[in-house]
Amino acid sequence: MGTKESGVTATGGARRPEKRRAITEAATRVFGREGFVRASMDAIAAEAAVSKRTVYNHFADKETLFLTVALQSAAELTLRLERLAAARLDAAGEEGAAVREALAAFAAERARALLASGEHGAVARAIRAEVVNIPADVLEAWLEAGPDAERRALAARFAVWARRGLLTADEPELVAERFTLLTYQGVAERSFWGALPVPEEAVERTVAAGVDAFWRLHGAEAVREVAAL
Amino acid sequence: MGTKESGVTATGGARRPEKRRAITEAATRVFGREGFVRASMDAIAAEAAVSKRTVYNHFADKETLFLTVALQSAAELTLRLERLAAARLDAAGEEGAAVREALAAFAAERARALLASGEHGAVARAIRAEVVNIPADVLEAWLEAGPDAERRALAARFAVWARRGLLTADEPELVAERFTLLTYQGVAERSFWGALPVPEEAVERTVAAGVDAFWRLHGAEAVREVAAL
DNA sequence: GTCTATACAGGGATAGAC
DNA sequence: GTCTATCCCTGTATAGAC
Repeated sequence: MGTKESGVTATGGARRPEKRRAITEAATRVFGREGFVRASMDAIAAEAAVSKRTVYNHFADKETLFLTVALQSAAELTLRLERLAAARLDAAGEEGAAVREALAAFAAERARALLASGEHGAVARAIRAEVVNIPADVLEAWLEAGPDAERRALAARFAVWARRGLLTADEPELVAERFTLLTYQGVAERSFWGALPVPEEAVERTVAAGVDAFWRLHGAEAVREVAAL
Repeated sequence: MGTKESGVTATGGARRPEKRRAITEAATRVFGREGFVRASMDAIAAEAAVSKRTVYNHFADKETLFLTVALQSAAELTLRLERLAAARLDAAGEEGAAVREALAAFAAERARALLASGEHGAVARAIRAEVVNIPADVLEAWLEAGPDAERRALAARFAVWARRGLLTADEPELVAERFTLLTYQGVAERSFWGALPVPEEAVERTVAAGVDAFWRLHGAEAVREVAAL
């Protein structure tokens, strides 16, 4: 993958948009199941119910298809998590109350989303597996569309809350990353990014402990302590 | 990989131990560089300066070789980190002072070890990539020899320190996991488990912030606060 | 009797031709 | 949409060498 100049976005003017969608959706499933190397273009074409020639008409080669799918999957997952964050966090921020409970609910749903939607987690795992073979600019774009975007969205909310005295977040990006570490990364690691099941009870315990630690570090009580100095 | 009964330990009585070592060392490098699927037995034999037939005399097939190498690599990394922990942490525990500084030094060196020894990190990445194809018992053994062993070793030290009032650790395993999350996982994630370089300055900042958060949660001051209630 | 060297059978893969 | 050229991989088999 490393040699060519990664024309991921410039995939030419494809003909039938619905065929293109069928291909990317099938490729998402197959790459997710098998990883990049094991996945075959035959299997993708079959899963899309499309001729292999059609696949090559829409995407120059296997690598281009994979990287396209990876970017798309990251963007979709980010969008879904953004909706989750909006639903769980923004209302609480307005009311100024129950922020801790809102964070706990969001964290739990986020962790469950990883375990439930095997699709996106599997593609993310495939990206991580191939990371040394991915052109730097594409990897950059993937991070930008996925993890970085999620962190920024969280950081923006934390910054607003900090201004309202709902928590401490002098460096919102760092605080957002810390929230993710404490409430998400443990589950992600234990499940190998959604590949293996994790008992619901373990998820709840991990998330609760993470939110608890986060709140002790950055919660409203900490605000009061700092203010009391 | 999933179908057969994973005879990883029962690799038959091979003849020349030095050949076996040459093969496992070469396989560690090749599997680390290429991952399981891309790595070829020809390349491993060449890298070991050994005939391909000899490789198959020592290891039944590619899968057995890979899993053997993965377990070995995990055990070696655990041993190295154990030495690091003994050197950095045990002395501080005895003296009862500068525990925070010892933790900071240990965390920094651990993160640097991941980035420096590409070998073990790369094999761990290959395991994570293949996790869905690895027999459950072998994965269990890998966790046992690697991450779980590391966490237990840390937890044991934390438990001792907690008894001496040097930190709070009602649940040592959870506290050990939290220490790893806060001071290690961020670097691991950002570097894709050692695949990509991370600026030394970023490592230092991340580790320092992580140790700071950990100490606020579990450090001696927290002990005093709890005692003061 | 283990190791080297090499060749080969069988299966799949990509990517392009018809 | 099928067919195929070309390549590579695993695992085995067949030689001979220390």
